[in-house]
Amino acid sequence: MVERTDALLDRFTRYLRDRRLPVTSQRVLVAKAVFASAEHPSAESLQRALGRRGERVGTATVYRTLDLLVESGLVRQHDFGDGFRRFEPVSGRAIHEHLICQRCGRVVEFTNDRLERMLEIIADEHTFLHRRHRVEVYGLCSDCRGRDAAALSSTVSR
Amino acid sequence: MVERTDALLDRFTRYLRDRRLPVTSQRVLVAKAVFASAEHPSAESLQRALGRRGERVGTATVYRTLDLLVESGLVRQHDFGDGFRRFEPVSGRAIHEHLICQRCGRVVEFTNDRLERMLEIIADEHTFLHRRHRVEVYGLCSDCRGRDAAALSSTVSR
DNA sequence: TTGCCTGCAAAGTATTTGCATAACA
DNA sequence: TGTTATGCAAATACTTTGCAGGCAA
Repeated sequence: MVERTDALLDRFTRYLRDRRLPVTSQRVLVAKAVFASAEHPSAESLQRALGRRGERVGTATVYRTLDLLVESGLVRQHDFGDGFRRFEPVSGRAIHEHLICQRCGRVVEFTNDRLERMLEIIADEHTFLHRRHRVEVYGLCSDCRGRDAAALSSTVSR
Repeated sequence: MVERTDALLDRFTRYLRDRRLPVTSQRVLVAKAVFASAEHPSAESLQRALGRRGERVGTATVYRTLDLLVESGLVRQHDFGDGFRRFEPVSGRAIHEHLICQRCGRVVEFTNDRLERMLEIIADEHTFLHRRHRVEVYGLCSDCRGRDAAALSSTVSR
């Protein structure tokens, strides 16, 4: 976990140095916060997480650093439709997509090679150069599914 | 084209009546505008389209009507990452996904049954109840791909 | 008539930008 | 020392909300 964070941080500082950009303490802090997060944090949640540890970083800086991280390819950007962006370190893991519970907001990841290949072929068939894609499945997770079924059986109609 | 619009409008007015909601002229205007659009209009483009025809509808009403249309299931909502929502009538067509050109913004639709089925199976494997999904492939359309290749060959490096 | 709708303007939310100051290389 | 970053606050862009007056059923 920590080694993954360190490795990614290393790649980020190298990315900055390569283009003569200063490696500031704020950039390192924000990068660390994203790399260490297991969830899919928002800009605000990252800033709050830092604040809780007594590390004060301005909002604009958080956003600007996240842009850099996305540009560097070390962080993926998502929009699950809650009105704000979410971020996620690429880490060494395979490309994966998301299942999103519309009830509790839980996000579960899944990988499927056949799916990935299929999308590249589809792009090709439409003379598109495939660069990236986004697959999101919305529904109910098992917990919420059970809760809904229970609520349903306690009522006669509707 | 017009018949499709009429059929959808009919379903929308029925939807409203079913829940005792007034069928106002503004609602009909907004609904017609969405149903008749071939593209993936935004709230603002719909309002402007109406304005051009001399039909003045308030911004809030446009948004409120679009919400109703989405709720009714007659309109699909998208977020292609340009900072605003886009809308699209479901019409009678099959479910389809989108290829989005990152250069010119062109959106091409495609359908693929195998893909649709695969996503339902994946949801099931993760004990999720599949409700809907979104698949977006980002890349370059053939036109922009050609333009990029031309630009590349006219320069030696970079 | 009654309840829901409409338009306006103000508020809200996430994100971006301008600018004086501060930190990195 | 010269860039480039930072933080603050103001600006932005889309969308939502509050409210007084106006229609649909």
